[in-house]
Amino acid sequence: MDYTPSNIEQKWRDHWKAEGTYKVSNDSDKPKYYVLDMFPYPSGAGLHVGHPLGYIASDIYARYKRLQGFNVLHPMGFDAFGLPAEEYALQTGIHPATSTHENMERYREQLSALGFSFDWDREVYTCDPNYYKWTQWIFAELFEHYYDQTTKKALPITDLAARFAAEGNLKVKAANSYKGKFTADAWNAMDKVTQADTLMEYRLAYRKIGYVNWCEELGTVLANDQVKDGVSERGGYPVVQKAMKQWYLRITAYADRLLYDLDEIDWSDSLKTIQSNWIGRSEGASLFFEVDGTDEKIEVFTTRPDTIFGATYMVLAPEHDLVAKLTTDEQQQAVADYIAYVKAKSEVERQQEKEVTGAFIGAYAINPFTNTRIPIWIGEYVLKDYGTGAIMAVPSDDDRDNAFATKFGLEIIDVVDKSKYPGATLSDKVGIIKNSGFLDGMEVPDAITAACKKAEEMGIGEMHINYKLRDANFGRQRYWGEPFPVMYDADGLAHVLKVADLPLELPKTDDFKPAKGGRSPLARMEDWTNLPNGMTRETDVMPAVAGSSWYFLRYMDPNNSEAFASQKAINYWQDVDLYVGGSEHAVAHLMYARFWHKFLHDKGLVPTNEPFKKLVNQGMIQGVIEFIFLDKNSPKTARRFVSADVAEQETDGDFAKIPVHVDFVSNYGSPKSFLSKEGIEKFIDWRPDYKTATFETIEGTYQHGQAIDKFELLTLSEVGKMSKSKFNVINPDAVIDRYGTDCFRMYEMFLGPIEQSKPWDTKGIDGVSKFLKKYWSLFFDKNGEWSVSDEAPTKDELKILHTAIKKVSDDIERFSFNTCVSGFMVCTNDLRKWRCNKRVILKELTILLAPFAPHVTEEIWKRLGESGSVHHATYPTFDESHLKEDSIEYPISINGKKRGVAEFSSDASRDDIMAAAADLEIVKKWSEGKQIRKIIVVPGRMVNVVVG
RNA sequence: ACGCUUGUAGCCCAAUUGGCAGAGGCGUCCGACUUAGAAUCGGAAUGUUGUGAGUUCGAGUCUCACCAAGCGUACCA
Repeated sequence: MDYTPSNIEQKWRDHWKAEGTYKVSNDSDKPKYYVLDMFPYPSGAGLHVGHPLGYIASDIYARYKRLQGFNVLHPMGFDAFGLPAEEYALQTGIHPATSTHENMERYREQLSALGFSFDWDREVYTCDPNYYKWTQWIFAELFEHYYDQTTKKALPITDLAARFAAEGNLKVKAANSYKGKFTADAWNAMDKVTQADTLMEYRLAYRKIGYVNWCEELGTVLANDQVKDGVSERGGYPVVQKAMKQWYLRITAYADRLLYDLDEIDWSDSLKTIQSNWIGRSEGASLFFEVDGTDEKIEVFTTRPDTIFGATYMVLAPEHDLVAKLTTDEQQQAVADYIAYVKAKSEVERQQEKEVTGAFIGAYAINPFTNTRIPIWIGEYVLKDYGTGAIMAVPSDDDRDNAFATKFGLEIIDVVDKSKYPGATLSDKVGIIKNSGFLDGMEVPDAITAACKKAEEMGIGEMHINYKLRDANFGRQRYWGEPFPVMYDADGLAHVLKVADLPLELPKTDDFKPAKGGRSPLARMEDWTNLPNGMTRETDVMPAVAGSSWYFLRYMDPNNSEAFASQKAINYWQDVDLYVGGSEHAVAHLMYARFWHKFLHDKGLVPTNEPFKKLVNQGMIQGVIEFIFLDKNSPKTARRFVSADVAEQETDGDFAKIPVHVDFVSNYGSPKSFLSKEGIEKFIDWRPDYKTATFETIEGTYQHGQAIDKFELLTLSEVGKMSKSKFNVINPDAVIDRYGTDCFRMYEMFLGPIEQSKPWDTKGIDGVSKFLKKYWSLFFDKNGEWSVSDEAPTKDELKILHTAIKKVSDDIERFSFNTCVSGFMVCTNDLRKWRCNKRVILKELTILLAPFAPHVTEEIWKRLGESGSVHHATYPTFDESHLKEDSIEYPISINGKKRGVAEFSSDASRDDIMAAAADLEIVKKWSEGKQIRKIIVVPGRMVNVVVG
């Protein structure tokens, strides 16, 4: 009987679903294991062959752990809020809820066709009110807490208010954005609004003025990637930076813990590096400079307080609060012009700008160490959100300051002698200080310490640790997201909803366009916004990262209406043992999830400090983009396309690379890919504009309808992201139809190491398909009749099996799934050589293979007459004794070069072999006339004799 | 510009603590079966491990420099 996947795969999937084979209980005596995939955004395009890579790997691991006797939580859900559904709604009028639910249904179908062992009863999706009730609740809790830097944990904001009333904020060490100091009396004398505004600067969820990309013509706020070259991608209208009051999360409070706790978790070094770079901790000093002739002080952050004698001017970010206050009358116009120039640029554009720009504001500061007057400038190279938004500029020892000073003719004083350190760059922070009064002659690190100490004595500064990490904007002026559980009273003070009033459901509307003034569409819904008690609702919604910051906890207890998850469930499942997902989430999602988890941990609601113990980033499966060349100078009515080789020859030609749908291309992905005559006809059908075009190769020219035998227009193949816009999306359905799900799963694993990105190609899939057929044929005789023997296995057969058990188990443990597949191939090839059909052997092999090929193994399991599911069987135990050989052949090297071999008993000790080695013929021959200086023996491996 | 990752046969890739460079697959070639092809089975070939140095008895593996590709970050004071 032949192996026919279509006859068995759907049957078993239906069976598993009916039997609840993959249902997971929270009540179990077994040890727990939690395997999590990053849940997908259900996009309208559906799954392509790249998506399942990580899911297959995690499914194999989950099944492996289950067979080993763990109670495995392996859920799936959807990250269902987000911009694309809303954009789609704007174009088509289809409500985001409708399209999202349709897309989720399609995803569920596609995912189940891949045979995953998800417990779908635990599905969560972020746009479900029963889910986002708790997203809103966590936000409200963040609002109700501040971060205490003494105990290093979040505490209730009411405690802080009580402390302010008792002792002011002088002794309070807490994460905040409040600059001032006040006593208890001063606090108690404040009015209600001032007190509330002050507390706001301490809350973990808080409101402040932030900047957004505002497009007046479109009447909307745009994301950074919707802005190209300072204008909106759609329409090409101007985009400016607009200040708006928005919600922020104080993630910076957790910066230190987010950085240092990376040591606790098993993530790749590259991922840890990305996170730690993002957090960007830097040690330095915070220093105050007085502004000449005023009471104002400018605070700067510097990592080089040792160079302060070389600080010849200051630069403020154009948005700095003091700019308006300090600008002199003469400079008003110049400053206003410059700010207008800066504002007209998007954040992205501003960062790409290489030209040095700035303006003098007319005021002077006093360098506290030299007591000289130094001019104050504004310049866009100083960022409003980093440090204090102001710098002391030391043109001698900072490249950017140097460029600025050179352009505007500002003074440069050389303060570090680097002659002792040839080749050192400025970032090396080395040299001997000069021209710097009491610091002269010191090495840089000593001078940094000395300068800090002096600043502290003078009361003008102190040691300070600064982070690149910023409190990210948590508000979106959009529709398709979680509404904030926030109301404002008549004084404009924010109040969060109590848990009993949650969820605050997203109101239904068909009008998704943003409202006036850059506010969200919700602002237009006055019935919803204005409450009977006179309060008004917040109309922004949360970003997509909100719902994904805690979903892994919800899977533990997905239907709980009393809490985000019961303490019993959380204490049982603890944390995620293995998390698999793409590296595109290396920063935002993983940082926020860790932050929220730590906050919940501080509140005693989760037992672990980190949510994801081990993390594996799967690589991306790329697509090949196929291009043909369009002669830009050809007339619109007779477009001229040329093949890749013609375009290469015509070096003076002006060609546009036009991507063509990969379905039209022959030899897709190979260097000799081409469009045949049929391919060109398909292309013309697809792009009717080109009906009159000519297609030219070195050998001839083709035009639509022309009678020609053979025509090959070479295409250019480039590896790139698989994307709808590149017309290179490969859907798994066709592959599965042809080869079956088990084959597809194993082939994706076989492509290469899981963490590596690689282009999709089906060249090798026949090899995997052949393997499955061979595995199947082990159970059948020449005539295709079922034939399994109950005889005892031979020593050789046991050796083959146990080699495979060891190989596959070890490789699963280190996530090397590609080598597992080859291990299976070796095993079946070897068993076939012995014509092995022993039940004992084949049954164990079947269990071993079950995580990879769940359908065919289940079918065989049934045919073997076993009860229950193979996926609940017991994993085979490895027995070393089956691998043992009587003797081992050792390579004999002389001076590191292999010169022969010799056989030794596998029991022989290092000393035995060393003693015997000197007498070997080969050794005698090569050491003739020389002395044996050393014999190196690695038992079981090799012998090396050093002569000379 | 910096950081991280990768570079092994025509191609995809193995080689886990430094120990005989090759497990597996694709492709190629030869043979068997066959009228023929497909499928299947048996067999074979292929190397300066990106380049150059260093450490070592021994380097694909460790160190340094360089080259190439991929990813990430990017005026971070």
